[in-house]
Amino acid sequence: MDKRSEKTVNAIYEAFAKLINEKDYDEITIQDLLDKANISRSTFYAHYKTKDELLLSISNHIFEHVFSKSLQEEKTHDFSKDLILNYRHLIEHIFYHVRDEKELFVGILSNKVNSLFLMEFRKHFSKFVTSYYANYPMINNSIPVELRKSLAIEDFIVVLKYWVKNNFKEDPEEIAEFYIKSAIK
Amino acid sequence: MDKRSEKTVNAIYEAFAKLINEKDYDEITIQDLLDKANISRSTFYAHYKTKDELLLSISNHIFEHVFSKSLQEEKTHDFSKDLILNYRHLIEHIFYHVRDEKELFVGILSNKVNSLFLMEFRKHFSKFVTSYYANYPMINNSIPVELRKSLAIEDFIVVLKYWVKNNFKEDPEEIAEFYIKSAIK
DNA sequence: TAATAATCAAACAATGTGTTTTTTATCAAT
DNA sequence: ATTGATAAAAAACACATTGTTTGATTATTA
Repeated sequence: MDKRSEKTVNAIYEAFAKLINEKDYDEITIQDLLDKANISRSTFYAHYKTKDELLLSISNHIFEHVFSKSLQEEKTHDFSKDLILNYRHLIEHIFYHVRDEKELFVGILSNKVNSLFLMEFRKHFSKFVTSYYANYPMINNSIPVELRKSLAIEDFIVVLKYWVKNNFKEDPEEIAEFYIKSAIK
Repeated sequence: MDKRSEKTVNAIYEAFAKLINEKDYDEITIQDLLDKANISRSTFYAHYKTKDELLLSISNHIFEHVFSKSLQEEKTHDFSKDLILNYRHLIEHIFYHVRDEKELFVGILSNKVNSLFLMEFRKHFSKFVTSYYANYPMINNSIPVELRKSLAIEDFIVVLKYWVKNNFKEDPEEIAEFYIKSAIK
């Protein structure tokens, strides 16, 4: 990748991170980004077609970090044995990585409009939930699996938001414990 | 209220209901509303300052229906006795009213951007959750009450979305059962 | 160094928002 | 039924933002 492109993309990412901690996503204009990143209009559009495309790019860039190691270990995560224990480790892992990306998580999750970001998050996270429930013993539970999965995903986001709102007060282990206790049944 | 105003407001509400079932909230322009409602630009702005203000107005109009009777019965809903049973009735009640407002719930909840609507919904629903947990015996549960409340609210929305997505396949009693079973601990 | 690729600056059309003004129609109260 | 008040319509407007295009300039790669 061309050094100039790299520099531009970084500038845009950083500008976005600052702006999303200042104002609502909706209220951020392309012009705001250009000013903060100190680039020209045509340069921005050489990289991204829309603001949403930028957000998706940033989201997936984050999620590479947050889910990468966890994903790599997915094969070694043998959910068929020691189901809860392995799942707990995975969840702890994710919370650790989330904390590394504080600035963006705080900015985006404190935001009014975060649907695109959360849509991407759900996509990534649902893989784990699916493979978890593929091994979960479905005893005496009349709730449809699809609904249970949605609940498991959404509950994670709730716990995540709680953590962010409380300024990462709890340790990743502790917050993972909250999630496991409340969402996994 | 002036008959002319009433007519206009109804026309705008109906136009919105149709449009939200056609396209994303973001993509709906004021012009779309004017065309569909057959009113003039200045008329719209005489009633609402922004599109968001319209959405809030519509949301609260719906929630009056959905929560009204439930709210009226709030005092008679003695959560201190027969906690679960009373709560179940309340939840069933709400689901019944939601079904009466099908068109808007389908349109808005199938939508990518529904944060404003859901924010209002949370506001209304959290009252019940709060008074529920005010009476709930807090035994052997290390999860913070605030987090538990958020989970209870968000889980309701998950179940609601599930119901909407499945075209209201289940009866209100059945879907309420799903909610109680999965969210109340 | 020469070819390539990215940036910049500036101007532009297109779209949407929100305001204003004037004229016309409807309503509510007497 | 008349009248005074209120709402709607129509049209034009300033303004902000988006996304595109141009040509000149600068940095990079090989």
